[in-house]
Amino acid sequence: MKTWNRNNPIAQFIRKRRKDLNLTQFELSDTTGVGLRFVRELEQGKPNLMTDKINQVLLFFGHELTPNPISDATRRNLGEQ
Amino acid sequence: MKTWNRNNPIAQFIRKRRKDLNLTQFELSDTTGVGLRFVRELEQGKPNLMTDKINQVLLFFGHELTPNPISDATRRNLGEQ
DNA sequence: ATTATTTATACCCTAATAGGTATAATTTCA
DNA sequence: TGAAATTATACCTATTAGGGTATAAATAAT
Repeated sequence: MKTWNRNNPIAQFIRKRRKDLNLTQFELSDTTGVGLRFVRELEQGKPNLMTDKINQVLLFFGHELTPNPISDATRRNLGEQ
Repeated sequence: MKTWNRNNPIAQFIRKRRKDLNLTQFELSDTTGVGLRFVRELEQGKPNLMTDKINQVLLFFGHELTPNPISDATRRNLGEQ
């Protein structure tokens, strides 16, 4: 079972943006329409999530999931499987 | 039911990169370890997919899913729900 | 220190993804 | 042309994500 990774790009992005707006996890889940539990799994870096749920949250920040060159944080995490 | 969108950033990326390397869908599924049917759903823009499966394919191209500002193609598609 | 708020973990249930396979449509190439 | 290869669609099943909720831990505020 792949390990969770709080430092993956998606988790980091959501946590930062949410805090920038001084929102609680509950408020974010409420305004975006996803479950509170999902916001938590998202921010804590659960390995396997559904893209449209993530995009449902990202849309609130004017963002969406797209392919990008692998980040250092991810590269580091790849070794630890 | 959300409509499929062949022009979403992920589908476009995979199709282009695969063709650049002159690989068939079967070869891509075989080398990345995901199902052939998944590669097809991916390239044809199925709305809801699992992130780790997508990343399993993107890794082959040195990429991963990250949040990015919404593209025009996506913005156009948003209106059509 | 105490309380209130926020975040994290655990459990059950339903719905939907991904896989496999078979078949049809489309494209490629001799 | 016609055959082979590639891509697309359809059906069935097992696995698992996501929702809800309850509880525990951690953080913030007074």
